[in-house]
Amino acid sequence: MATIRDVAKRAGVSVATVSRVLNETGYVHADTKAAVIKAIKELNYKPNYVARSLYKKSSRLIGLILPDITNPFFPELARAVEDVAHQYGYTVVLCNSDGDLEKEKNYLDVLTQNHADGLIVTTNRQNNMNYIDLDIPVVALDRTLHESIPEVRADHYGGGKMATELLIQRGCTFIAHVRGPSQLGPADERCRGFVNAAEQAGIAYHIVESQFDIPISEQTVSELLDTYPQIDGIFAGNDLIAVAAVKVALKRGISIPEELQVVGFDGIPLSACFYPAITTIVQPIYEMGKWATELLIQLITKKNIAAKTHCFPVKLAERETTKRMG
Amino acid sequence: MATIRDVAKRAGVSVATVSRVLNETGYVHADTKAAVIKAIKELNYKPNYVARSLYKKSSRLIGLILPDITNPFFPELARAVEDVAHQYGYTVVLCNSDGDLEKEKNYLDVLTQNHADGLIVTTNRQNNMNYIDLDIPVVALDRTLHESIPEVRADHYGGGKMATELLIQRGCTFIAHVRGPSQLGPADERCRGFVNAAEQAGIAYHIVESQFDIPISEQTVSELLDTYPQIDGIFAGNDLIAVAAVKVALKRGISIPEELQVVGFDGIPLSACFYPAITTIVQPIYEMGKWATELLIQLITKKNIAAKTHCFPVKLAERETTKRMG
DNA sequence: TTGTATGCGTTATCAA
DNA sequence: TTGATAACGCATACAA
Repeated sequence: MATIRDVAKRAGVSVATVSRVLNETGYVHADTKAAVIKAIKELNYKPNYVARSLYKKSSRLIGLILPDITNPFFPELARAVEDVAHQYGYTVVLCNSDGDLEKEKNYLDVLTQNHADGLIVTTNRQNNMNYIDLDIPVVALDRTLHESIPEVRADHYGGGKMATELLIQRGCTFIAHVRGPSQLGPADERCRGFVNAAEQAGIAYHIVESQFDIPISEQTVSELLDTYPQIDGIFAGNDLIAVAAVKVALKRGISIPEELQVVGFDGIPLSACFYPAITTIVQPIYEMGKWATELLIQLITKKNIAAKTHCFPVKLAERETTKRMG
Repeated sequence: MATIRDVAKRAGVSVATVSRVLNETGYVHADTKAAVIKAIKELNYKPNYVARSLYKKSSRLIGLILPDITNPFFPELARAVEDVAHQYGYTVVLCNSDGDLEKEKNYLDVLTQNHADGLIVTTNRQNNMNYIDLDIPVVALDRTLHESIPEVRADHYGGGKMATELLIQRGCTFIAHVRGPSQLGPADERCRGFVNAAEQAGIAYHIVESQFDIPISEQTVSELLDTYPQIDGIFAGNDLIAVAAVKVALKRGISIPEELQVVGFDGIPLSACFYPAITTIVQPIYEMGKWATELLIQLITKKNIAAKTHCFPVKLAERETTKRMG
């Protein structure tokens, strides 16, 4: 590996001059510049980012902390983050925290000690003290970390309402919400949206709690349908729960959407390729990841900007688990 | 941020001594050691990994280059790589190359300039010169890069045979293989396995090429069934193609598995949660990622070990798109 | 317009 | 058993 010193020697100049042409800082004569560039080419010189980081106290590394890349919600988010980061010359470090505070703390240390320039966090715990006073910018994605930390999120409440209203409008008479885990912000808000819409319409409803997991939700839905066979509409807390609901119904010979209508949430790829394709409330996942990363990079570069929380609208994707009208 | 110098000052020793207790290298008196540790605690000192990397010319960074984390095959692989890396104190940099050689080269530069210690590559091109002579170890995952680069892969040929033999054994009389793109090693081998098994059984068969993509494959399968309505068994090049095949058949009112049996490949989560659940040839994805990472770390630490290619056996997961016997 | 010298925070060599 | 000090490769004051 050639160093800046090798280049300087070969070009017959000092390292300072080489550095100047490298960073386009300060004056340098056209001829010397050409000589330096020639030497760089000949030696195939590439600056050592580690040395640069040491001096600059900035590594152009961004940490992406998420619970589990294996969860189908996250790959698209990760892709967006990585795309934007790379575009701005940043590099993404992948961290699967499993929502484990200890593990998170550990990643945080590694990231800090590597002088990461910023963090995008999608974690499960609220009021997570790990992230305040961190002296690098942090953006919370799809989660609330702390009031001091800007968030990029979707309108879960509005989405919950929208889903519920669709079920009602499509003629359901007894609707259920199989909600995600309590204490998870988005699950709570979706539930609130459901309740609000149901109350407002004066429709009979029931709520049951599950996990964002297909097998567990199959069990939950199964019990739900045993207890309330009159249910003709389900708003699932997310697409995984929706898939579980559809499978359970189909296995019981309940026809979808004729006898039971189902609406999911998230708009993960699975929802579209499932058969029947699942009607769902789509979050603009890629856009959210993109926005979060752009915001983070702004925070990194011009520390003075006001970091504002941003809420994305959601969109209904009507597919085959609800009745098509008209 | 406290530095080693601050610690030294506070403990009343030299930086060399602090370094010694930090790295447990060289002798240091129990009392001084205690004093140093006390100072470290008090200052909440954390070593600066960037400085360490500069001196050691090793950053404990591992690059993971894959086409697209959004492709459902990769999250589990990425998870495995990250788990193992983290366990050994390495940090994973995520790179989506889209199979674009230019982009890959770019990532490679960034990684190299950051002194990454090794690379795990899952790319599409064979004989990719980007990776030879790279002076850091590289492991190819699920792909062949170059004869000089160790691979971790699954037995695609055997799996193709296995899938085909299952269809035959389950009573199919005219089978088709909707294969993945030619020039993609695994797709070729699965196809060879198909041909071999079909020839050996003397069964009527047909092969058509598609992409590892659901919408495109729906089109392909649709045309296939138009042309050869007598097909009663399909070996899909991967699970995405299998999903497409099942959907097309179901939409046409062809019952599965009674009239048409389908076998996929890969064992991605989607295959199991689809309804009907898809019979498939399961690759041990997590295990492969784990093995590749452990191999890479061995290559990083003891450069002298012989880097050997490793082929994992695949396993049949019989589910609902083939006829259950007895 | 260019060069010298210093520091970024470590580790490791050599003396003491 | 410990301490001074020279690297690691780069960027930047400051001089020239």
